[in-house]
Formats: sequence, C-alpha cells, structure tokens
Amino acid sequence: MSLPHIILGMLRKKPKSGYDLKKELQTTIQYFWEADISRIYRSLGEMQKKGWVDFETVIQEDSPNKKVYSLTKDGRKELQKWLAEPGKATGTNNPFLAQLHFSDAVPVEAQLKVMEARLAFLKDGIKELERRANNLNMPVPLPEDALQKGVVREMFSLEYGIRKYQFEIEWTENIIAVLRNAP
Amino acid sequence: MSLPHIILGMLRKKPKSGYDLKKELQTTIQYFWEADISRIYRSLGEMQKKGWVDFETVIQEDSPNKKVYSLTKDGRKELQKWLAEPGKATGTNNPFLAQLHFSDAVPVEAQLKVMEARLAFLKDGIKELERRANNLNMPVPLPEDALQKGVVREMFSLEYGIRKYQFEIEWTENIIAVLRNAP
DNA sequence: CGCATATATATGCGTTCGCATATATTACAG
DNA sequence: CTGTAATATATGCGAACGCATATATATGCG
Repeated sequence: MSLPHIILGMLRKKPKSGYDLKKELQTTIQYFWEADISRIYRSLGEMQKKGWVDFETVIQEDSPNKKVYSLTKDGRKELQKWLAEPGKATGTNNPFLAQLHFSDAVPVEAQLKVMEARLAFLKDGIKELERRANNLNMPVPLPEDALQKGVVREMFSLEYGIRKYQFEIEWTENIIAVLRNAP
Repeated sequence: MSLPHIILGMLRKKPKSGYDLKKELQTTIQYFWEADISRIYRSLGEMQKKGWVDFETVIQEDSPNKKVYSLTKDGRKELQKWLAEPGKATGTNNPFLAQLHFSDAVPVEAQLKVMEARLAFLKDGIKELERRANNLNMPVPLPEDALQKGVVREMFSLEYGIRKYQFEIEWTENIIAVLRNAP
C-alpha cells in the first residue's frame, strides 16, 4: 500500500481531483514517483471505501464535471502515521545498471550505445529539474539555515533529484570514457 | 519481464542452481536488484518452458540434490538482445523521499527520527559495499584505463553503488543539519 | 536422541501495477 | 460541421511480485 499514501500527501494542503493529482505527479514528483492515471482513480476509490478521503462533485461549464477529493480525519491520521514510520526505501531495481553489470556478454560498441542513450536521458532529466528549481528561486545546494529563509520540504526532495542527476551524469561520463579506452 | 533477464545474466559464465542464484543476488547485486527466492524458482521454470535455459540434476551426498541451470543458445541470444536495448531505467519509486517531501504534515522531531534511521541504514549499506570492493582490490574511483588493468564490468556497477551511497549520505547529513536548525 | 540450521525446491495467494481501451464533455481549428 | 485535443473518469486484464508456507535432506550441537 504505497500510492494511496502519496495521494494522501498530495491532498494534505488542498482538495484535488484525480486528474489534478496526475498532473501534479508529472510536474512535481515524477522523478521519484511514477503512477498510471488508472491507478490513481482506482486508489482514490479504495481510499474512499477505507474512509481516508471524501469527494464532492463540482459542476463545471468549460469542461466536464469533476470529483474533488479531500482528506478525512482518518485520512490525515493515516498520513501522519505513515510519515513518522522509519520504513526502508525499497524499489532498488534498476534495469539500466543490470545491463551494464552483465555487459561483457555484448560488444563494447553495443554497450556504448546503451550508455550514450542513458546519458542523453539524464541530461534531459536534469534540465527539467533545474528549470523547476529556477522557477522556485531555490538555492542549490541548500544552506543550513534554509528553513529560516522560506525553503519548504518540497525543495529538499528537489535538491535530492538534482544532485542525484549530477552524480549520475558524472559517473556515466566516466564509464563512457573508460569504455572508449577499451583494449 | 525483468527478473528472467537478470537470471540470464547471472548464468552467462557458468551454470547455477536456483539456490546459488539467490545467494549471488544477495552478495553481489542486491544494491540494485532484489528478488524473492520463490520468484527465482518460478522464473527458472518459465524460462525453461521458453527454451532459454536447461537443467541437469546433480546428485549430492553432503546436501540435497539440486538442479543446475545453464543457458541454451536461445537464452544467450535473448540475453544479448536485452543487453543491447537502450531501455529506460524505471523503478523510480522511493518511499523515503516521498515521506520527506510531505513531511511538513508532521513534527520536525518525527521527521528527524525517520532521517536518522535512514542515515544509519545508508552507513550500513556503504560499509558492506566497501568491504566487497576491498576484497576485489578495486580502485575507487575507476581510472580511465581501468579496462587495461583487469577491471571488469561488475566493478562499474559496484562503483555506482558506492558513489551513490556517498552522495546520499552527504545529502542526508545536510538535511538533518537543516532540520536541526528549524525555527 | 531431539532440535536447530543450512541446503534445496516448490505452490498458494493476495497486492500492486500499468497498458489498452471505453466513454463523455467542452473548446477550438479548419 | 467535422475532426482533434484537452479535460475527466473508469474497467478489463495480464504481468510481476513477495510473503507465508510446505516439504525433504544433511550436518552439527547438546
């Protein structure tokens, strides 16, 4: 049970529709959480059955009506319980690293193509995150008195994303150099 | 279809039993791939039906008999096809980052406990990987002429693991410092 | 002897997930 | 007025997974 908790988090400040949630996912936390729109609607349904959320149908004139969900007291309680749990961060599986690990079974040129595609993907990714940080006027790296200066928790994870991309790009470029040097 | 490809990779140099594969998973690639033992046995069965692997029953006297699996020609072909595919590395979901992202819904002390548990977990993790690198007499970071010096692909991913831990530990310590400074 | 542990394989079962697809409304371009 | 894109919600279905559990052999400890 994981996506439901993400949804609780996204609803903690204001009510949103399933469609809103999907857009927020794509534009703010997609670099550490991905979810299909169909999953979101289904999770919303399950969460309502559990009494974590409630919805109100909002009639719209410029677009189809929508169901706007908000946290119930139980939902907020469940969110706080989950946030305080020191759980292990799973989801370690990384197909790209696996390909590299076993790449002695394939010619160096083939592996170089995989690495170069990866590098392009990473450079795209970091550009997008840096654009977001820029829009937020966010200092990277965060100073130790960040919380006094209006920095919010959302920026902690964004900084993680950017620094992880930096590290991955650096490492990938190094591996490419090593492969180009192959005997 | 993912674990089957990991298994193809693990079998590429020599035949192994399901039990062997599980141990190898835990001692060499667990930091980027996790899998339940039951999954391994089931995957092995499916792979055999597809003609990717074959097994031979080996009679043992000091322990129960075992099935030793090896790649077929089709299996090796499938492995090479997969290795050469520039696929996107998915599995981005990170419950720990999610907790941090929404942590304004919970007292700072509660979040500090989560972060400190995370830090302890990371320090355990890096210790284990450094122990492995040491056993392999592996240079960290890898020099550009690494491949001339007997470095193998398995070390590329191990270096990734170590450097990722270093980055995460650094970042986590910084966030803890920022949180301790909270107004 | 009895019990725990390591080795070894296997099935039941529920959870989670994402792709494909269906359906309906509103806006806008050609 | 016709098609397409954006908004909005929803279901069918199979893939992948991991926990719990069953079963059996061999070793070693007390």
